[in-house]
Parts: sequence; C-alpha cells; structure tokens
Amino acid sequence: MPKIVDREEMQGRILDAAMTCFLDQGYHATKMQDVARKAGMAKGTLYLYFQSKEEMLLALLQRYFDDIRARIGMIPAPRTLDQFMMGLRLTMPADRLAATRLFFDVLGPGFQDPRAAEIIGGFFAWLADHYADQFAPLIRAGEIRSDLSAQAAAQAVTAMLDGLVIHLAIFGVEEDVFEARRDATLALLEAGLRGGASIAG
Amino acid sequence: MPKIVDREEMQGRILDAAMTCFLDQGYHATKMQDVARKAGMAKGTLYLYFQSKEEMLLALLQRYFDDIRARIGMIPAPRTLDQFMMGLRLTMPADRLAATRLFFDVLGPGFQDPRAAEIIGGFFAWLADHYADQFAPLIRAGEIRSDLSAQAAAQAVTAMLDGLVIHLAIFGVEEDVFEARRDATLALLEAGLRGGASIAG
DNA sequence: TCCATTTATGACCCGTCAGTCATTAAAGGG
DNA sequence: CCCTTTAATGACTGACGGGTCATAAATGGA
Repeated sequence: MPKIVDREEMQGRILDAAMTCFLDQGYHATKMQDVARKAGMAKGTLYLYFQSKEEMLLALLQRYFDDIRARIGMIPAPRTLDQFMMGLRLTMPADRLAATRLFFDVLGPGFQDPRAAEIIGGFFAWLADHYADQFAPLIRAGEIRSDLSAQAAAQAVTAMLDGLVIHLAIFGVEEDVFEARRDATLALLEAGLRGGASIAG
Repeated sequence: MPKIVDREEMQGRILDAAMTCFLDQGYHATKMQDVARKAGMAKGTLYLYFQSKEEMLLALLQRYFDDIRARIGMIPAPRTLDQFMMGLRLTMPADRLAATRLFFDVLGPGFQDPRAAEIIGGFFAWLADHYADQFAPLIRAGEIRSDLSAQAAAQAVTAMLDGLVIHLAIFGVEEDVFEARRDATLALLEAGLRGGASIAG
C-alpha cells in the first residue's frame, strides 16, 4: 500500500555521489550537504540510508576495494616476469591517484576508525599474498632471482608501488607525469626482480 | 625597563610542543589548547608568537625540512653503490614514520595551503636532484647500470622510498617491521640499480 | 617603591557542520 | 478519491574549536 523504494539502489546512488565529493575535496572537507546536493536529495534523506557520515565512508571503502579485488582477480596468472609486470601496470591505472588521496585523508592521524584501517589494510595484505602466490612459480621458472623470498619480495613490491602512487598523489602530479614515473619505477623494479637471472639462465 | 622575552626561543618552545602534539594526534585533531598545555602556557599566548594555527604549522614544516636537508647534506658523497645504499638507509630512520603520518594529514585533500605543499614538495625535488648528482658519477664508474638516466632513476628512487615510508606509516607498523621492510626494499632496489653492471664490469 | 611597558591569561565570541525531527509529499490498495 | 504507511525535507540544535580581548601579571629602570 505505501510508497516503496529500492534501498540498495538508493544506497548505491548515495555512494556514487559521496565518492565524487570525497575524491574531489577529501573526506573531512566534504559536508553531508555536499553529498546530498550531488545526489539530488536533501541532507536528511542521507540519514535514512546511512547512520552517519562515517558509516557511509566505510560502505564506500568496502565497495571500492571489493571492486578492485575482483578486477585484479580476473587477470590471468603470469607465466613470465614480463607478464607479471604488465599485470602490475594494469593494477596501477592513473585514476588511482585521486582515490589514493582519499585514503590518506581517511587513514591520517586525524581519523582512526579501526574498521577503515582493516578494510584498507586487509586489501593490501591480500594483494601481497596474491603477488607472493604469483612469485613462487616465477622463481622456480627462473624468471625471478632465486635468492628472493616470494613473500618478502611481494611485500616489498606492494608497499613500494602503493607508496609510489601515494607519493605522486600527494604532490598532485598530472596523469602523464604519473605514468612516466610509474613506468620508470616498474623498469627499475623489474631489473631488481630479474637480477642476474636472465644472464644466468 | 619592561619585561623582555626571547621571541625566537619562545617560538622554538612552542614548535617543540606543537610537533609533539601533531605527531601524536595529527594536525587536524590537535587543538590549540593541546599545544598550549603541552608548552605550559595559555592558549592566548600562542597567538603572541604565531598568527594562526596554520602559520604555526608552516613554521614547523620549514624547520623540520631544513633540519633533514642539513643532515643529508652532511653525508659524504658515495663512491660505490654500497655506500649510496648505506646513505639511503641513514635518511630513512624509523622515527620518520611518525613525521610522515603528519605530512599526509597536512597534504591531504582537506588541507591545501600551497605554501605547505611547496615546502614539502620542494624538499623532495631537492632530494631527487641530490640523488641524481650522486648517481651520475656512479654510473660513469660502472657502479650503476649505464642504461639508466641519473635524473629518472633518482626520481624513481625518491618517490618509491618516500612512498614506502608513507605506506608503512599509514598502517602503523612497528619500528622493527619497518626496518625489515625497508631493508628488503632497499635490497631489491640495489639489484635494480646494479643490474648486469657487476657482471658486465 | 612606583610606574610604564611588555607579556600572559582564559572566558568569551562566533562560524561551522553532523545529526535530529516535526512537517510535508508520494505511493498504492481499497 | 481517500486513507494509511513509508519516504523526503530542511530549519533547527548542540557541540566543537579557532581566534579575540579585556584584564592581570611580570619585569626592570628611575
């Protein structure tokens, strides 16, 4: 008898608007009023779908990382170091810059919700494990230096590359600069992973 | 005849207190009241020495980076890649973690004072140039792969290592974990810089 | 000691913004 | 068309914190 709306769709629309605002101005600087305007509704309406600004952020983070995880999971396992490096490049698209600026707004000292840290930290732990799984066969195949521990190398690669993105995001570089720096770094990294392998092999 | 105080010394004391608070809670979460209490004075007194919270932060950043720059400048120019890597390690002490957390609180989207960005960005530009100056002779000496551009490699190293610190800072790792990850990353990096050079040379 | 001058204080002011709630609008069954 | 139930609205509230300023304290020379 009464008015019925699709809750999930509304939540999705709100999260879309919130993502736009957060990417643009950061989490702290975004007012609930901004999100409401972007979503084309009144501020009070937001609170029908999310208990608070913080809950909204957590839902956003969850959705964002679930999405990336799914996309990375679809990249086929690399058989060569070259293929691995190509996969890395795919997981570092230039539009990651803006999203990254959001995360350190959220993970900075001024905002420590352990649930946010868990979502983001959990993703990177998963990513390091994912890379370690790919390294092991590459080491056996002689594509990667055999003196490396798959686990340690994967952690280093994960931290370094995420860090690269953060560093460049902080200074607001343009996307073409980002791509140039990313590729230079990946080249250096590739040489470090390969080591004497290509010569010895 | 009247009461006289040493302005510079007072400013220094206030900056010390502010640094402690900012490192501990971040810039945004720190109240001027907190800084005042830590410095052992009333809130109003702070405003006799700094026009605003933001001016205080800028003075803090300037002092901090001038200090690091001076310390890095004192490290003698490396004659071998090993020496260079040792120098890198010195410029990444574990206590950099806390300071780094502060910078992304400050450089996050919620706070964009171009002067802050200039101080921090200027430091990293200087650092990349500094490393490039050290790379050039190392490349000529065959310590580093000759197919690398000193400039590009220095930029990659700077971004990657700063990024590593940020990444680890974000997730609040302990200092011993930090040192282990840092050393694993430096080893990978060293292999990438050396490349086939040690074999070819 | 007294006074002029600088320094210190903290209650107060005021703008901001997350979150609330009384009121209004929309939906759809009877 | 009416009425009940759910959804939407936006003016309002209350907490918070940066910055101010009237007042008080300290200093040191006369």
